[in-house]
Amino acid sequence: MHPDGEKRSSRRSTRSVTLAEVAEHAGVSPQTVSRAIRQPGVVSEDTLERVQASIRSTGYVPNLAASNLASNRSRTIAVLIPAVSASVFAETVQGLETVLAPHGYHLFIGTTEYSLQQEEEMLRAFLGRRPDGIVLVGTEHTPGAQTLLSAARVPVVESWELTQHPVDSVVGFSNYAAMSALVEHVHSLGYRFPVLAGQFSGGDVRALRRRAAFEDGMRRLFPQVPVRILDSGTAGVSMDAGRDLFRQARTELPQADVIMFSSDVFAAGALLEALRSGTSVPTEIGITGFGGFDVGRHLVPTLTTMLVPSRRIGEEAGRVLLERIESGQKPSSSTIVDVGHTLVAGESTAQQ
Amino acid sequence: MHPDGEKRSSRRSTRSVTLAEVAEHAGVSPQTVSRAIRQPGVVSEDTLERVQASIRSTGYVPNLAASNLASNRSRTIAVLIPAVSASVFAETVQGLETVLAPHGYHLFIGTTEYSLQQEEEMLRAFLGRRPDGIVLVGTEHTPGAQTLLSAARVPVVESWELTQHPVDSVVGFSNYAAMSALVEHVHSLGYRFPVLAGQFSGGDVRALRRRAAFEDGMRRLFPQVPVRILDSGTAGVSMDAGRDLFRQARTELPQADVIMFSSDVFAAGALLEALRSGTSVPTEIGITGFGGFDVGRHLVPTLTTMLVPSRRIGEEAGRVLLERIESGQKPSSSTIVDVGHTLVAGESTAQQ
DNA sequence: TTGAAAGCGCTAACAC
DNA sequence: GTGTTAGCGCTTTCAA
Repeated sequence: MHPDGEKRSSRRSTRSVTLAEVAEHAGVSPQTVSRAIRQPGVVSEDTLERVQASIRSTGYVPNLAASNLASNRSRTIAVLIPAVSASVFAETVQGLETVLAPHGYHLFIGTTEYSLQQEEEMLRAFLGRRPDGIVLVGTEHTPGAQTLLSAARVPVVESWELTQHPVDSVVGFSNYAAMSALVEHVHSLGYRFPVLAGQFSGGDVRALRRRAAFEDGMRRLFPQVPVRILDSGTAGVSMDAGRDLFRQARTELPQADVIMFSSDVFAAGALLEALRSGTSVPTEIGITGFGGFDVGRHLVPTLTTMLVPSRRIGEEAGRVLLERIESGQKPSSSTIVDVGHTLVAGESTAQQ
Repeated sequence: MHPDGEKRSSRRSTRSVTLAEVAEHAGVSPQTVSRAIRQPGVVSEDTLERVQASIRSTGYVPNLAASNLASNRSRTIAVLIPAVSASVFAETVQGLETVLAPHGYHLFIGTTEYSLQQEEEMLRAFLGRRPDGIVLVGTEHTPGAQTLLSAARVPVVESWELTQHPVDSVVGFSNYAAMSALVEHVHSLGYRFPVLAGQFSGGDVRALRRRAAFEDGMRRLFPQVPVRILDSGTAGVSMDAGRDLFRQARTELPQADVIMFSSDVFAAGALLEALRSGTSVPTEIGITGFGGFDVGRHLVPTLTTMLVPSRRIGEEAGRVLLERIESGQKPSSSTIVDVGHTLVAGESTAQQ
């Protein structure tokens, strides 16, 4: 049937259809098939139809690794997040995908478990895929990672924090400003002894920023009050840990009239622990969270918290990437997008 | 310095270091560098050190696209899930990553939004990356997807459901059996009029299995009782929708003494709606969930539910893939892993 | 509008 | 243990 069908090399271990085979089938050159796929407008209607028919009948699926190698574009975005299952980051990933998938970009997801060292390692591994863009959480990275990022020569978007000097671009909000606003809110409600509870030794840099904001806010607005912070250690961010923190705060710091948690997950656990133990919120003690865990809105009482637009962070990051990739990715000016934060005054705090 | 440094083609648009450059730097052949990286044991210690030094000083990062093309292995796994932000699937992804990342496999994540049509499209797009394995949620796929899957000639793991005739392998549990067990539990508690509430028109095939189990269970155990089902339509799986379903059930089906929700998210919303509206659970009405949303454990009352090991599904799927990939992926026998399900008798139901 | 030639950066196969 | 040769399947460049 096909005269030179046997000249196939023995190296080919897959039996997948190649561009050349489609070309042969359609009676055109490989080049024409390639064009028919990528720039259908530039091929004559006649040829186009013939090629498309051949693609269908052969079941051709383009090999993107070959395309990548030849064109030096992978249509791939590397995404490094602390954890997939931490819900808030999952929202960001969803936002990224929503924006990028329609443009043919696929997402490589890697998790760093809040470790900068692991971030560097994953980054190194991912760079081998030659991604067209990189999304990171946070603005702090190891020196090694910094070097890798500049050497990669692709758009980089840092997220979930803000800085005046991003590696390239940054999409996020100021954890410091957000927490400051929350402290001010608590102050304006007339609370007299706020304490902070959360996880500050697990490597989460953004939690440390919030803690700094708490400390500064205390010194500024509650100068007479000692700054008290409860650290859950490395137990992880869970509702269980939140319940423990709540009990600990009630026992060790009975003077406190409001407990500010570094995360909504902790706060939700605390609120339910209060409910279970018969502690009335906000009458006996006030509770605030941080982050916008959906459950907070539904709890009884509803949770006072700082809402973070996690999904929008992903969407904006996707847009910034697209723009920089399409525009020939000049690393001239860095884009800084502040997605802001929203105070939600729930029922878990009240005017004193 | 380097005699033939100028023979570089103009096509090279990246300035990234290549294997050949490392080889030149180290004074060995490219092949030796390749071996030093992939099979360090087979290279002499002397050479190995020299090569490693060159890699470091040049900042070489292997181009995996080229490697993929030459070796016909991408060290890539395609993962298609209904949604990233639906938490349960995020756990599965985390499980996959935990098992696969240490072996050098990276994950491509795509979301289908519970649409089989979109699953097929994403699958087609992902196959261009020539993944070494594919993970899908569910055992139902479009005919087109089925064709693509067999043509791909790589291990495929379906998940979150069980079937005797998987495309290749399957890791999951029987949604039907799990829901049946829950109906039996409710029956054994002495409830007289269970109703089912959830979303059954959003394309979630597994929810339909659970509904079928409910219907069959009702006919078997509650033959006198009409089978009543509340469908939230296409509102999406949210706590808000759960609250609506709860109110609707109380109004339209006052005879019901237990509401069985198709998902823990709905049930959690319902439980909090009950709390807010002063309806006592389980005294006035019983509530059950499905899935193992972590919040259920902490609610007051705690939620009666069917726990699904979502993370373990990912881990097992990862193991099955690894085994099949390493073993030369003979599609001879299909592996079927039942991860089971666990009934959690919470406080939201009680002996009648 | 189409085709021919060359090469992207790596690895398989085979020699030495 | 190391090097040479010949591709993997595609796109770029240039010519027709």
